[in-house]
Amino acid sequence: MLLEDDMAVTDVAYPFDVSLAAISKHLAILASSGLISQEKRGRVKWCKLEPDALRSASVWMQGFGQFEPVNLDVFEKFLVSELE
Amino acid sequence: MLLEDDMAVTDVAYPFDVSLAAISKHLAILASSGLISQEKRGRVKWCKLEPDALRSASVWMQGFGQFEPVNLDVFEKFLVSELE
DNA sequence: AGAAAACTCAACCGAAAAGTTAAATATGCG
DNA sequence: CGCATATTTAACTTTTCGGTTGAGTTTTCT
Repeated sequence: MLLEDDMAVTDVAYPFDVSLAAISKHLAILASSGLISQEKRGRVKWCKLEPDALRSASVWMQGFGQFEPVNLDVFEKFLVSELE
Repeated sequence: MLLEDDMAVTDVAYPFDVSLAAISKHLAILASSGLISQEKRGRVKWCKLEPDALRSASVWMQGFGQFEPVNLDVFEKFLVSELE
């Protein structure tokens, strides 16, 4: 399965063997958690991944269990170097 | 609440408003997931955080949503520089 | 206008998760 | 030994989760 930039709820549901309503619910939860964003244009609701939400979790995990707090500047440089 | 290096099951349970048995079960699950380690000395079972278990999740999150896969060598260098 | 498409809502269901209490198992101590 | 401490086990109850179905809303298409 390929993750498109923007997918309708129906598109996301297509490969799964569950009802559309189930996927709709699930996506609403993801949206309320900030992991995806949803924008309704016409009758279709477009869903987009929001990787930043995971990034902050990742940063938190980096800091977890360390005595010295993570240097966020260094971390951001790392991210920038990875993303470009 | 302060996270000590080593905590007995009772210590972990103290601030929570749930039974000791519940915490004991929960800690067993964390241990089986590798998120903590438990060592029994005498009648007390000492629990210690294992941040490495979170690291692989963190790495996965870094890669999530990026077009270019994460360069793990660079990521490891980042981690080493943070940890020393 | 009327039908189809895209989604959501509400009510419901079963299974898994997470909690409780009481008893059991070790270990440490005076 | 006998009692207190630390934790686990067992049986059970409650809550949450993830799903279903069918009806309802809004938008698009002809």
